[in-house]
Amino acid sequence: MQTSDLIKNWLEQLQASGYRVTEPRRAIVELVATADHALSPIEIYDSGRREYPRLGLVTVYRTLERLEELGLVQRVHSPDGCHRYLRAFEGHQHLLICTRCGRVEMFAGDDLDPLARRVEQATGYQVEEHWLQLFGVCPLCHA
Amino acid sequence: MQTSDLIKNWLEQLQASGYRVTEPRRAIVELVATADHALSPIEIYDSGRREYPRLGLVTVYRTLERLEELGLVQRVHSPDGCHRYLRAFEGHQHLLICTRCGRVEMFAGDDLDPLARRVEQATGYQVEEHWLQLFGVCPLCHA
DNA sequence: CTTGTATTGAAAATCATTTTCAATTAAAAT
DNA sequence: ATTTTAATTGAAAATGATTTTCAATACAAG
Ligand SMILES: [Mn+2]
Ligand SMILES: [Mn+2]
Ligand SMILES: [Zn+2]
Ligand SMILES: [Zn+2]
Repeated sequence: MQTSDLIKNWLEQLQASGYRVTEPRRAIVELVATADHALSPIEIYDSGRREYPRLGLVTVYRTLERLEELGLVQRVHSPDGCHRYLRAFEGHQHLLICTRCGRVEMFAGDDLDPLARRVEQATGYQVEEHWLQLFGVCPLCHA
Repeated sequence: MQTSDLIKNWLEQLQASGYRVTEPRRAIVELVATADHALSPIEIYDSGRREYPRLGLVTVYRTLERLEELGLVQRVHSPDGCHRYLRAFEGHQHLLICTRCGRVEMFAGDDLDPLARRVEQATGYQVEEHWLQLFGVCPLCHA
């Protein structure tokens, strides 16, 4: 899908879910849908204001909340506790984050189900969710 | 090891590393070394003040920093971004956290190396670290 | 175009964490 | 035991991320 189509698609999904398509939301969606790395709310705010100067940081937070609800973006947890937001990809995916530049790659194919089942057996817990992130250095940062 | 020995051991390790053994540190170590679930700084502060009423929250943060440096406690990352602290166990361990009551279990035996190597091949990244947490409901919370 | 309501953003509030700094205290040196 | 000295402490203020409040605004339905 073209990025322009992706943007249009996200806006349609917002509308189809009963939300309104507004200028600030347009600016935020444009940024997040086309970004190649995970963005922090402040980054989105700063870049977004170039497109739509009256944008408020509160609206950034609120819009990201909506987009997360709709499964269009996913939260990236940083070791320091802050959050970044990234376009959600299809299927079951996890993240590989460059500790130098913040670039993010997705990967699939982890099969944690056997592990989860073994842990359930051992502990009596009912495992509901798992959280897996890899950290490393991207090829571009090897120089 | 008995819990009293564990406490003594931690205090000795602090001293051996050139740190002083103080009343506030004693109170914090007592709590964290014997806790059965991950504690937040505020929880440690509140409980700690019963033992040593002049305890300051700043000291809780600073002491946890020291204990983490020494490898005695480990940080637990919550979905909301806040941190809790838990006695560090031996060897390569991961966490299973009860989403209801906060109880924490450790588990070992994940073999993520094949996955990490496959992802390295696919992306060109050099994987340095992984971060795995399971979330679920503990047996006691099934009622 | 009018209307009703979702949405917005400025400002203030909240919450976790860090910094500053003068007073205190543990432990090494007398 | 007393002195000395640097590490440690905690109150208060600063910081940074996120949330709440609320009156003004703008989308989209009619
Ligand atoms: Mn997975
Ligand atoms: Mn592991
Ligand atoms: Zn990089
Ligand atoms: Zn539980």
